[in-house]
Amino acid sequence: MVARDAVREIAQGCIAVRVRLLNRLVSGICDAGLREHGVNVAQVNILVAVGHSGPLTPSEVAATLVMDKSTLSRDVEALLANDWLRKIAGNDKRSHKLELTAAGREKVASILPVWREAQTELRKRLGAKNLTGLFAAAERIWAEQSADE
Amino acid sequence: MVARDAVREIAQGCIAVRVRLLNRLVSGICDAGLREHGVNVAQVNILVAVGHSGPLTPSEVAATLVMDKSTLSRDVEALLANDWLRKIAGNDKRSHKLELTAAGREKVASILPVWREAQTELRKRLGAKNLTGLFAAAERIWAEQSADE
DNA sequence: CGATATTAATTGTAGGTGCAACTAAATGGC
DNA sequence: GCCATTTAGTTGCACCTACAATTAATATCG
Repeated sequence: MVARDAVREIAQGCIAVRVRLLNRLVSGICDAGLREHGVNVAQVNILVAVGHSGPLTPSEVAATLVMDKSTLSRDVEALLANDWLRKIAGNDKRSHKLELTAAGREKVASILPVWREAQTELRKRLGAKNLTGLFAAAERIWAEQSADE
Repeated sequence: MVARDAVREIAQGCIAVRVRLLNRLVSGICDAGLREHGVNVAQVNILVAVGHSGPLTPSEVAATLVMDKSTLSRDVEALLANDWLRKIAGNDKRSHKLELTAAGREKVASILPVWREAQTELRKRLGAKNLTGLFAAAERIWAEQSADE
C-alpha cells in the first residue's frame, strides 16, 4: 500500500466527510430560516425532543441527541431563561426533569412554516429517496440506546 | 393545527435532527481515533480533498466540502504550518492553489488504520445498507456544484 | 481610461462544541 | 454505618465554526 492509495481509498469511501458535509448544508439552511425567529436548530431539536418524549432528564436528552451533556447543559440554560422549558423534580436530589412549557410548545408551532420550507428544500437537494437510509440509520442509533438499559 | 401537532410533525420528520445526530456520532468516533495522531477529522478531510482532486484553490475546497471559506482558511493555516499542504501560484495574484505535499500524503497514509476501524464501527452501527442513500445525497450536492459553473 | 462592481482570501468577533475536571448526591461493598 | 465508587449535572478551558467586515486584485462598463 503506497501513500497515494490511502488518499483515494478515503476519498471514495469516507462516511465522515459525507455526513459532515450534509450536516453543514442542513444546519446552514435550517439556521438561516430560524435566525429571524431568534432560535437555532440545536435549540429547536431540544425543544422538540423534550416535547415529544418528555419529561426527560438532561442526560436522557443528551443521549437521545448524541450530544455532550455539557453542551446540552448550556443550551438548556437559554431555553429555561426563555421559559420554553421548565425544570420539574426528578427521582433524585441530584437530578431533575425537563418539560416543555406552553410557551415552548407555541414557539415550536411558530417556526413550523420555516421548518417545512427547509424540509422541502432539503428533500429536493438531497433527493427524497435518499432520506430513507438516513432515517433508518438514526433509528438504529436510537434502538441501540433502548437495548443498552 | 394546534401547537401539540407541530412538535409531533417535527419529531417524526425532521431531517436536521437526524443528520446532526449522525454528524456528532461520526465525528466523535473519528476524532477519538485520530486524537493520538494529532489531527482531527476536519483536517483529514481537507488533506484528502486536496490530495484527491487538487491542486485546488481554497474556494474550491470550501465549496466541495460545503464549508465556510473563513473556517477553511483557519484550518489550512495549521496544515501549511505542518507542511502537509503547500501553496502554489494560481491564475491570479489574489488567489493560489493548495497542493498536498509528500509529508501530507504520508500523514494521510499513517491514519489509514484508524480510519478503517472507524469505518467498520460506523457501518456496523448505522447499518451498511443505510449508507447508500447517504452517499447518493452527497453525490447530488457535488453534482449541483458542477452544474453551477 | 477611470470609476464601480466583483472575486479571492483573510481577519474580527461572537457563539457553539466537546473533553476534562469538579461538586453534589446516591449506591454498593465490607 | 462508613468509605470507595458511580452517577447527574455544571463549569473551566481550548478550539471549532460561521457571519460580517476588510483587504487586495481583477473584471466590467460607460
